[in-house]
Amino acid sequence: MQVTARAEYALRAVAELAAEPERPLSRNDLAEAQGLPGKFLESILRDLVRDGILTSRRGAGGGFQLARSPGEITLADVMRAVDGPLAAVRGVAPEGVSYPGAAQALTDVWVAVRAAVREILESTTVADLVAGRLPESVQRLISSEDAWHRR
Amino acid sequence: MQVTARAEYALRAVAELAAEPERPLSRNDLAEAQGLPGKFLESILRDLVRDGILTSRRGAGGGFQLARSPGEITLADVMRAVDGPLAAVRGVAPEGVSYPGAAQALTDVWVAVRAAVREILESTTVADLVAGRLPESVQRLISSEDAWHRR
DNA sequence: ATGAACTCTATTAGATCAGTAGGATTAGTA
DNA sequence: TACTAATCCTACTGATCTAATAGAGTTCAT
Repeated sequence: MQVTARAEYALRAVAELAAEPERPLSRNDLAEAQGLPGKFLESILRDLVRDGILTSRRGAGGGFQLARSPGEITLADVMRAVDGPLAAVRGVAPEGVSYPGAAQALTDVWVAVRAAVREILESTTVADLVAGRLPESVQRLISSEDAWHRR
Repeated sequence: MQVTARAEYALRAVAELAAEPERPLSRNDLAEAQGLPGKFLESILRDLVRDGILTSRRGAGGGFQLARSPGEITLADVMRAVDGPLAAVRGVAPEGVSYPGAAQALTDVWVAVRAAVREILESTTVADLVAGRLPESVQRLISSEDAWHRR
């Protein structure tokens, strides 16, 4: 259950774009604002354009902008654009795996894990992220003290 | 958010051991019962012994057994034994990352994701798994029809 | 003694991850 | 028209991880 650098960088760039909706921001603007490696970020931005999360304009004064309003882009949309499906078991979707004998119920566990992750990442929009006001159900998860403690 | 083969194989082996508590099962018994590669499983079993999830006995008639009762081993215990921490961002624990500017609240999102995953994997025991009776909170997550549908 | 079984070290082929290099193309501006 | 800013595209690299195998050593019951 590792979050990749691609996913993280994508979300940081998108947050920055949501905070500056007036003008396009260039790859370098974004890289500097968030301290990200420019060329690597570039390939991430292209994924986001391909998936219709961003629009781009070439040439002088060009750059990237959100294709929809920040309230209509979920964190799941962004992560799937750069990394593919949110959750998988050995590369296969949870409902696609099955087990013999004693381990049969394991499929249900994987489905539950994916559902839990979806609940967070599909209910939280980029607008929520930049406003720092996460949905009620997400707030509840982080309000417990030991959500912040390493196990 | 990929579940590795190690984690999956570990849980399948542990489930099998919980279903046959009387006698030790050998690496080959387990590999055959679940259709897993024997030598690879071996290194996974050693991780589980090292972390005190299993006990082992060498020699003829030896094999592996659960070190505690199945109701006292959570799925999280097993997964952490073979893969390390359940959730991380670029290899760092969620509470250890921080972001400038517009992306500040991203830390909260990662903490929420980890908390959600923990809630499932720490509340479900190996006994629940083999009985096919997952905790109430986990059942709720998979009862929705579209938890089973690819997005 | 024999053989069944775990323990341990090493190795490997392939994939993925994070990141870089460099040129081609597009577009605004002087 | 030239210049420059910017995206687009292809290719490549080094490091790490993943899944798996090989083979020798050790323990123990019979």
